[in-house]
Amino acid sequence: MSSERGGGRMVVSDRDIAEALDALLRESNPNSLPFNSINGIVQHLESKLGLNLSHKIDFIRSQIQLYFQPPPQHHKDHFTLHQNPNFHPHHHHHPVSAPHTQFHSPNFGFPHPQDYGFRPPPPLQQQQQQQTRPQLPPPLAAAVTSPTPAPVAAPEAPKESASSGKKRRGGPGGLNKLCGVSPELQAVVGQATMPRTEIVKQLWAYIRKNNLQDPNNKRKIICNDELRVVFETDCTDMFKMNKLLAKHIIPLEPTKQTAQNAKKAKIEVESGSESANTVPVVVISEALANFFGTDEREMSQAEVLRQVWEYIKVNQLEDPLNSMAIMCDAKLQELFGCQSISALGIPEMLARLHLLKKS
DNA sequence: GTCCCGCATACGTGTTTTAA
DNA sequence: TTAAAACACGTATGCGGGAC
Repeated sequence: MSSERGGGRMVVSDRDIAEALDALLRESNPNSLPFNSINGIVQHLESKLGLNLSHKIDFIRSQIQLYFQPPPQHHKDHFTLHQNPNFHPHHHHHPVSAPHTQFHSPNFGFPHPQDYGFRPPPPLQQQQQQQTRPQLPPPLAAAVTSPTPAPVAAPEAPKESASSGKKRRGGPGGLNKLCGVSPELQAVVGQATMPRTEIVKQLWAYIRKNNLQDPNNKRKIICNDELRVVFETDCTDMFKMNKLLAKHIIPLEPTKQTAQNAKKAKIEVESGSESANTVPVVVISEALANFFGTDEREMSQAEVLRQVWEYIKVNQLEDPLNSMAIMCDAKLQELFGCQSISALGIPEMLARLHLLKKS
Protein backbone atom coordinates (compact mmCIF):
# COMPACT_ATOMS: atom_id res chain seq x y z
CA MET A 1 0.00 0.00 0.00
CA SER A 2 1.52 3.26 -1.07
CA SER A 3 -0.76 5.65 0.78
CA GLU A 4 1.23 8.62 1.87
CA ARG A 5 0.75 11.73 3.89
CA GLY A 6 0.58 14.93 1.90
CA GLY A 7 0.49 18.06 4.06
CA GLY A 8 -0.78 16.09 7.06
CA ARG A 9 -3.65 14.53 5.10
CA MET A 10 -3.63 10.89 4.12
CA VAL A 11 -3.43 10.63 0.33
CA VAL A 12 -4.35 7.54 -1.59
CA SER A 13 -3.61 7.10 -5.26
CA ASP A 14 -6.08 5.91 -7.87
CA ARG A 15 -3.80 2.94 -8.31
CA ASP A 16 -4.19 1.96 -4.66
CA ILE A 17 -7.94 2.27 -4.89
CA ALA A 18 -8.05 0.27 -8.10
CA GLU A 19 -5.90 -2.46 -6.61
CA ALA A 20 -7.99 -2.65 -3.46
CA LEU A 21 -11.18 -2.72 -5.50
CA ASP A 22 -9.77 -5.34 -7.81
CA ALA A 23 -8.82 -7.54 -4.86
CA LEU A 24 -12.22 -7.00 -3.28
CA LEU A 25 -14.09 -8.01 -6.42
CA ARG A 26 -11.84 -10.95 -7.04
CA GLU A 27 -12.21 -12.25 -3.50
CA SER A 28 -15.97 -11.99 -3.75
CA ASN A 29 -18.29 -14.48 -5.34
CA PRO A 30 -19.68 -12.59 -8.35
CA ASN A 31 -23.14 -13.91 -7.61
CA SER A 32 -23.20 -12.93 -4.00
CA LEU A 33 -21.28 -9.73 -3.67
CA PRO A 34 -21.62 -8.54 -0.11
CA PHE A 35 -22.88 -5.17 -1.21
CA ASN A 36 -25.60 -3.94 -3.46
CA SER A 37 -24.82 -0.27 -3.72
CA ILE A 38 -21.89 1.84 -4.66
CA ASN A 39 -21.87 3.22 -1.14
CA GLY A 40 -21.50 -0.27 0.25
CA ILE A 41 -18.44 -0.84 -1.87
CA VAL A 42 -16.98 2.53 -0.98
CA GLN A 43 -17.51 1.85 2.71
CA HIS A 44 -15.84 -1.52 2.33
CA LEU A 45 -12.85 0.08 0.63
CA GLU A 46 -12.70 2.86 3.20
CA SER A 47 -12.49 0.37 6.01
CA LYS A 48 -9.92 -1.62 4.09
CA LEU A 49 -7.72 1.39 3.28
CA GLY A 50 -8.51 3.31 6.44
CA LEU A 51 -9.30 6.43 4.42
CA ASN A 52 -12.25 8.57 3.46
CA LEU A 53 -13.00 7.83 -0.19
CA SER A 54 -16.16 9.87 -0.60
CA HIS A 55 -14.36 12.09 -3.11
CA LYS A 56 -13.40 9.03 -5.15
CA ILE A 57 -16.86 7.61 -5.77
CA ASP A 58 -16.83 8.48 -9.46
CA PHE A 59 -13.49 6.83 -9.95
CA ILE A 60 -14.62 3.69 -8.09
CA ARG A 61 -17.81 3.60 -10.10
CA SER A 62 -15.89 3.75 -13.38
CA GLN A 63 -13.54 1.01 -12.22
CA ILE A 64 -16.45 -1.29 -11.35
CA GLN A 65 -17.96 -0.65 -14.76
CA LEU A 66 -14.69 -1.55 -16.39
CA TYR A 67 -14.40 -4.65 -14.27
CA PHE A 68 -17.64 -6.12 -15.50
CA GLN A 69 -17.38 -4.83 -19.03
CA PRO A 70 -17.57 -7.67 -21.55
CA PRO A 71 -14.54 -7.77 -23.79
CA PRO A 72 -14.87 -6.44 -27.31
CA GLN A 73 -15.26 -9.19 -29.89
CA HIS A 74 -13.16 -8.16 -32.81
CA HIS A 75 -11.50 -11.25 -34.14
CA LYS A 76 -13.71 -14.01 -35.35
CA ASP A 77 -10.79 -16.43 -35.33
CA HIS A 78 -10.66 -16.26 -31.55
CA PHE A 79 -14.12 -17.75 -31.32
CA THR A 80 -12.99 -21.01 -32.74
CA LEU A 81 -13.26 -23.65 -30.04
CA HIS A 82 -10.93 -26.56 -30.45
CA GLN A 83 -12.83 -29.57 -29.26
CA ASN A 84 -11.07 -31.87 -26.87
CA PRO A 85 -12.13 -35.46 -27.52
CA ASN A 86 -11.89 -36.15 -23.80
CA PHE A 87 -14.69 -33.72 -23.02
CA HIS A 88 -18.27 -34.75 -23.51
CA PRO A 89 -20.89 -32.03 -23.30
CA HIS A 90 -23.68 -32.58 -20.85
CA HIS A 91 -26.10 -30.85 -23.10
CA HIS A 92 -27.23 -31.41 -26.59
CA HIS A 93 -25.40 -29.53 -29.23
CA HIS A 94 -26.77 -26.08 -29.76
CA PRO A 95 -26.77 -24.31 -33.05
CA VAL A 96 -24.00 -21.82 -33.33
CA SER A 97 -26.41 -18.96 -33.07
CA ALA A 98 -27.76 -20.15 -29.73
CA PRO A 99 -26.90 -17.71 -26.93
CA HIS A 100 -25.14 -20.31 -24.82
CA THR A 101 -22.72 -21.13 -27.54
CA GLN A 102 -21.71 -17.57 -28.10
CA PHE A 103 -18.51 -17.17 -26.21
CA HIS A 104 -18.17 -14.09 -24.09
CA SER A 105 -14.44 -13.93 -24.29
CA PRO A 106 -12.32 -13.95 -27.42
CA ASN A 107 -9.56 -15.83 -25.63
CA PHE A 108 -11.13 -19.23 -25.23
CA GLY A 109 -12.94 -17.74 -22.30
CA PHE A 110 -9.85 -16.65 -20.46
CA PRO A 111 -10.61 -13.58 -18.40
CA HIS A 112 -10.07 -10.48 -20.42
CA PRO A 113 -6.95 -8.39 -19.77
CA GLN A 114 -9.06 -5.77 -18.07
CA ASP A 115 -10.07 -8.34 -15.51
CA TYR A 116 -6.62 -8.36 -14.05
CA GLY A 117 -4.70 -5.92 -11.96
CA PHE A 118 -4.74 -2.18 -12.07
CA ARG A 119 -6.82 -0.63 -14.77
CA PRO A 120 -5.99 2.97 -15.51
CA PRO A 121 -8.89 5.06 -16.76
CA PRO A 122 -9.40 4.30 -20.44
CA PRO A 123 -9.09 6.91 -23.15
CA LEU A 124 -12.13 9.13 -23.50
CA GLN A 125 -13.11 7.58 -26.79
CA GLN A 126 -13.06 4.15 -25.19
CA GLN A 127 -15.06 5.41 -22.23
CA GLN A 128 -17.70 6.67 -24.59
CA GLN A 129 -17.97 3.27 -26.24
CA GLN A 130 -18.19 1.56 -22.88
CA GLN A 131 -20.90 3.85 -21.69
CA THR A 132 -23.04 2.76 -24.59
CA ARG A 133 -22.98 -0.91 -23.63
CA PRO A 134 -22.75 -1.44 -19.88
CA GLN A 135 -23.18 -5.02 -18.73
CA LEU A 136 -23.10 -5.41 -14.98
CA PRO A 137 -24.40 -8.06 -12.64
CA PRO A 138 -27.89 -6.99 -11.59
CA PRO A 139 -27.01 -5.95 -8.01
CA LEU A 140 -24.26 -3.67 -9.23
CA ALA A 141 -25.87 -2.44 -12.40
CA ALA A 142 -27.92 0.10 -10.54
CA ALA A 143 -25.15 0.74 -8.05
CA VAL A 144 -22.62 1.96 -10.56
CA THR A 145 -24.93 3.80 -12.90
CA SER A 146 -23.90 7.38 -12.48
CA PRO A 147 -26.81 9.75 -12.08
CA THR A 148 -24.70 12.50 -13.59
CA PRO A 149 -22.61 11.20 -16.40
CA ALA A 150 -19.18 12.72 -16.56
CA PRO A 151 -18.89 15.39 -19.20
CA VAL A 152 -17.32 14.04 -22.32
CA ALA A 153 -14.79 16.22 -24.03
CA ALA A 154 -14.46 16.27 -27.77
CA PRO A 155 -12.31 13.32 -28.71
CA GLU A 156 -8.77 14.26 -29.46
CA ALA A 157 -7.64 13.83 -33.00
CA PRO A 158 -5.70 10.61 -33.05
CA LYS A 159 -2.02 10.85 -33.78
CA GLU A 160 -1.47 9.86 -37.35
CA SER A 161 1.70 8.33 -38.55
CA ALA A 162 3.36 10.23 -41.31
CA SER A 163 3.74 7.17 -43.46
CA SER A 164 0.60 5.10 -43.16
CA GLY A 165 -2.03 7.61 -42.01
CA LYS A 166 -3.71 4.83 -40.00
CA LYS A 167 -3.38 3.95 -36.36
CA ARG A 168 -4.48 0.79 -34.68
CA ARG A 169 -5.25 1.23 -31.04
CA GLY A 170 -6.77 -0.85 -28.31
CA GLY A 171 -8.63 -4.08 -28.92
CA PRO A 172 -7.91 -7.50 -27.56
CA GLY A 173 -5.04 -8.24 -29.88
CA GLY A 174 -1.54 -6.97 -30.16
CA LEU A 175 -0.02 -5.98 -26.89
CA ASN A 176 -3.36 -6.39 -25.17
CA LYS A 177 -3.34 -10.09 -25.90
CA LEU A 178 -3.54 -12.22 -22.82
CA CYS A 179 -0.33 -14.08 -22.00
CA GLY A 180 0.47 -16.79 -19.53
CA VAL A 181 2.72 -15.97 -16.59
CA SER A 182 5.36 -18.39 -15.34
CA PRO A 183 5.00 -19.59 -11.73
CA GLU A 184 8.14 -17.63 -10.79
CA LEU A 185 6.74 -14.40 -12.21
CA GLN A 186 3.32 -15.09 -10.70
CA ALA A 187 4.90 -14.60 -7.29
CA VAL A 188 5.64 -11.04 -8.35
CA VAL A 189 2.67 -9.98 -10.46
CA GLY A 190 0.09 -12.15 -8.70
CA GLN A 191 -1.79 -13.45 -11.75
CA ALA A 192 -1.49 -16.49 -13.99
CA THR A 193 -2.62 -14.71 -17.13
CA MET A 194 -2.19 -11.05 -18.03
CA PRO A 195 -1.47 -8.89 -21.04
CA ARG A 196 2.22 -8.20 -21.46
CA THR A 197 1.70 -4.53 -20.80
CA GLU A 198 -0.06 -5.30 -17.53
CA ILE A 199 2.74 -7.64 -16.53
CA VAL A 200 5.30 -4.87 -17.02
CA LYS A 201 3.08 -2.44 -15.15
CA GLN A 202 2.61 -4.79 -12.22
CA LEU A 203 6.31 -5.56 -12.17
CA TRP A 204 7.15 -1.87 -11.86
CA ALA A 205 4.58 -1.52 -9.12
CA TYR A 206 6.28 -4.38 -7.32
CA ILE A 207 9.71 -2.77 -7.76
CA ARG A 208 8.50 0.53 -6.35
CA LYS A 209 6.58 -1.13 -3.57
CA ASN A 210 9.66 -3.03 -2.44
CA ASN A 211 12.04 -0.17 -3.12
CA LEU A 212 14.18 -2.24 -5.45
CA GLN A 213 15.60 0.61 -7.52
CA ASP A 214 19.20 1.61 -6.95
CA PRO A 215 18.96 5.05 -5.29
CA ASN A 216 22.11 6.19 -7.10
CA ASN A 217 20.94 5.00 -10.49
CA LYS A 218 17.25 4.41 -10.60
CA ARG A 219 17.54 2.63 -13.90
CA LYS A 220 19.16 -0.21 -12.01
CA ILE A 221 16.98 -2.84 -10.38
CA ILE A 222 18.30 -4.61 -7.32
CA CYS A 223 16.68 -8.02 -7.23
CA ASN A 224 15.19 -9.37 -4.03
CA ASP A 225 14.75 -13.12 -3.56
CA GLU A 226 11.62 -13.31 -5.68
CA LEU A 227 13.03 -11.23 -8.52
CA ARG A 228 16.29 -13.16 -8.37
CA VAL A 229 14.35 -16.32 -9.16
CA VAL A 230 12.72 -14.59 -12.11
CA PHE A 231 15.71 -12.75 -13.56
CA GLU A 232 18.41 -15.17 -12.40
CA THR A 233 20.65 -12.25 -11.48
CA ASP A 234 21.23 -10.04 -8.44
CA CYS A 235 21.04 -6.82 -10.38
CA THR A 236 19.68 -5.76 -13.75
CA ASP A 237 18.59 -2.58 -15.46
CA MET A 238 15.26 -1.47 -16.78
CA PHE A 239 16.24 -2.09 -20.38
CA LYS A 240 17.43 -5.63 -19.83
CA MET A 241 14.43 -6.31 -17.66
CA ASN A 242 12.01 -6.69 -20.55
CA LYS A 243 14.27 -9.16 -22.24
CA LEU A 244 14.55 -11.23 -19.08
CA LEU A 245 10.82 -10.91 -18.61
CA ALA A 246 10.15 -12.54 -21.96
CA LYS A 247 11.34 -15.88 -20.63
CA HIS A 248 8.44 -15.84 -18.19
CA ILE A 249 5.67 -14.76 -20.54
CA ILE A 250 3.95 -17.65 -22.28
CA PRO A 251 1.75 -17.23 -25.35
CA LEU A 252 -1.68 -18.74 -24.69
CA GLU A 253 -2.60 -19.57 -28.25
CA PRO A 254 -0.65 -20.11 -31.42
CA THR A 255 -0.63 -17.27 -33.91
CA LYS A 256 0.77 -16.74 -37.31
CA GLN A 257 3.91 -15.21 -35.96
CA THR A 258 4.34 -17.57 -33.04
CA ALA A 259 3.91 -20.37 -35.51
CA GLN A 260 6.77 -18.86 -37.41
CA ASN A 261 8.76 -18.61 -34.21
CA ALA A 262 7.92 -22.22 -33.46
CA LYS A 263 9.30 -23.12 -36.84
CA LYS A 264 12.46 -21.20 -36.05
CA ALA A 265 12.60 -22.83 -32.62
CA LYS A 266 12.32 -26.24 -34.21
CA ILE A 267 15.21 -25.40 -36.46
CA GLU A 268 17.17 -24.19 -33.46
CA VAL A 269 16.41 -27.41 -31.61
CA GLU A 270 17.54 -29.41 -34.56
CA SER A 271 20.69 -27.35 -34.74
CA GLY A 272 21.31 -27.76 -31.03
CA SER A 273 20.58 -24.21 -29.91
CA GLU A 274 19.66 -23.93 -26.24
CA SER A 275 17.49 -20.85 -26.65
CA ALA A 276 14.59 -22.83 -28.04
CA ASN A 277 13.20 -24.49 -24.96
CA THR A 278 11.97 -21.57 -22.86
CA VAL A 279 8.28 -22.35 -22.25
CA PRO A 280 7.90 -23.31 -18.59
CA VAL A 281 6.34 -26.68 -18.00
CA VAL A 282 4.50 -27.62 -14.82
CA VAL A 283 3.66 -30.97 -13.32
CA ILE A 284 -0.07 -31.42 -12.92
CA SER A 285 -1.72 -33.32 -10.09
CA GLU A 286 -3.04 -36.83 -10.62
CA ALA A 287 -6.57 -35.51 -10.16
CA LEU A 288 -6.05 -32.96 -12.90
CA ALA A 289 -4.52 -35.56 -15.20
CA ASN A 290 -7.58 -37.75 -14.61
CA PHE A 291 -9.78 -34.74 -15.27
CA PHE A 292 -8.08 -34.21 -18.64
CA GLY A 293 -8.26 -37.93 -19.35
CA THR A 294 -4.55 -38.16 -19.94
CA ASP A 295 -1.58 -39.95 -18.46
CA GLU A 296 0.62 -37.01 -19.32
CA ARG A 297 1.67 -35.26 -16.10
CA GLU A 298 3.69 -32.47 -17.64
CA MET A 299 2.27 -29.66 -19.73
CA SER A 300 2.55 -25.94 -20.11
CA GLN A 301 0.57 -23.88 -17.67
CA ALA A 302 -1.13 -22.13 -20.54
CA GLU A 303 -2.29 -25.46 -21.90
CA VAL A 304 -3.71 -26.42 -18.49
CA LEU A 305 -5.74 -23.22 -18.35
CA ARG A 306 -6.85 -23.60 -21.93
CA GLN A 307 -8.11 -27.13 -21.38
CA VAL A 308 -10.00 -26.22 -18.19
CA TRP A 309 -11.69 -23.34 -19.96
CA GLU A 310 -12.45 -25.55 -22.91
CA TYR A 311 -14.18 -27.96 -20.55
CA ILE A 312 -16.18 -25.11 -19.05
CA LYS A 313 -17.21 -23.89 -22.47
CA VAL A 314 -18.03 -27.31 -23.87
CA ASN A 315 -20.15 -28.14 -20.83
CA GLN A 316 -21.63 -24.65 -20.69
CA LEU A 317 -20.79 -24.14 -17.05
CA GLU A 318 -20.77 -20.37 -17.21
CA ASP A 319 -23.65 -18.85 -15.33
CA PRO A 320 -25.94 -17.54 -18.10
CA LEU A 321 -26.77 -14.54 -15.93
CA ASN A 322 -23.17 -13.77 -15.15
CA SER A 323 -20.36 -15.15 -17.26
CA MET A 324 -17.91 -14.27 -14.48
CA ALA A 325 -19.36 -17.08 -12.38
CA ILE A 326 -18.66 -20.70 -13.16
CA MET A 327 -21.10 -23.33 -11.91
CA CYS A 328 -19.05 -26.41 -11.09
CA ASP A 329 -20.37 -29.76 -12.23
CA ALA A 330 -19.43 -32.93 -10.38
CA LYS A 331 -16.03 -33.16 -12.02
CA LEU A 332 -15.16 -29.54 -11.38
CA GLN A 333 -16.46 -29.80 -7.82
CA GLU A 334 -14.11 -32.69 -7.27
CA LEU A 335 -11.30 -30.64 -8.78
CA PHE A 336 -11.90 -27.35 -6.99
CA GLY A 337 -13.84 -28.49 -3.94
CA CYS A 338 -16.58 -25.91 -4.38
CA GLN A 339 -19.94 -25.63 -6.11
CA SER A 340 -19.16 -22.40 -7.92
CA ILE A 341 -16.10 -20.34 -8.58
CA SER A 342 -15.29 -16.93 -9.96
CA ALA A 343 -13.75 -17.04 -13.42
CA LEU A 344 -10.98 -14.90 -12.02
CA GLY A 345 -10.19 -17.41 -9.32
CA ILE A 346 -9.57 -20.39 -11.57
CA PRO A 347 -5.89 -19.75 -12.34
CA GLU A 348 -5.14 -19.24 -8.67
CA MET A 349 -7.10 -22.33 -7.66
CA LEU A 350 -5.31 -24.43 -10.25
CA ALA A 351 -1.93 -23.14 -9.17
CA ARG A 352 -2.70 -23.77 -5.53
CA LEU A 353 -4.20 -27.23 -5.78
CA HIS A 354 -3.05 -28.88 -8.95
CA LEU A 355 0.12 -27.38 -10.38
CA LEU A 356 3.58 -28.24 -9.20
CA LYS A 357 6.69 -26.51 -10.40
CA LYS A 358 8.76 -28.84 -12.50
CA SER A 359 12.06 -29.46 -10.75
C1' DG B 1 -4.08 -10.01 -65.82
C1' DT B 2 -5.75 -11.48 -61.50
C1' DC B 3 -5.58 -13.88 -57.35
C1' DC B 4 -3.34 -16.00 -53.54
C1' DC B 5 0.41 -16.88 -50.53
C1' DG B 6 4.54 -15.88 -47.98
C1' DC B 7 7.76 -12.71 -46.36
C1' DA B 8 9.49 -8.22 -44.69
C1' DT B 9 8.61 -4.03 -42.55
C1' DA B 10 6.24 -0.45 -39.85
C1' DC B 11 3.37 0.58 -36.17
C1' DG B 12 1.48 0.54 -31.62
C1' DT B 13 1.82 0.46 -26.21
C1' DG B 14 3.61 0.14 -21.73
C1' DT B 15 7.34 1.09 -18.36
C1' DT B 16 11.10 4.87 -16.08
C1' DT B 17 14.93 7.77 -16.30
C1' DT B 18 17.90 11.07 -18.30
C1' DA B 19 19.41 14.66 -21.24
C1' DA B 20 18.42 18.46 -24.11
C1' DT C 1 8.47 19.71 -21.35
C1' DT C 2 9.71 16.47 -24.57
C1' DA C 3 12.33 13.13 -26.93
C1' DA C 4 14.97 9.14 -26.66
C1' DA C 5 16.46 4.97 -24.78
C1' DA C 6 15.32 -0.96 -24.90
C1' DC C 7 12.18 -4.47 -25.46
C1' DA C 8 8.34 -7.44 -26.46
C1' DC C 9 5.21 -9.22 -30.58
C1' DG C 10 0.39 -9.06 -32.85
C1' DT C 11 -1.49 -6.73 -36.63
C1' DA C 12 -1.71 -4.22 -40.95
C1' DT C 13 0.38 -3.20 -45.13
C1' DG C 14 3.17 -3.62 -49.19
C1' DC C 15 5.76 -6.27 -52.32
C1' DG C 16 7.34 -10.22 -55.04
C1' DG C 17 6.60 -14.67 -57.02
C1' DG C 18 3.91 -18.51 -58.58
C1' DA C 19 -0.42 -20.53 -60.28
C1' DC C 20 -4.39 -20.26 -63.13
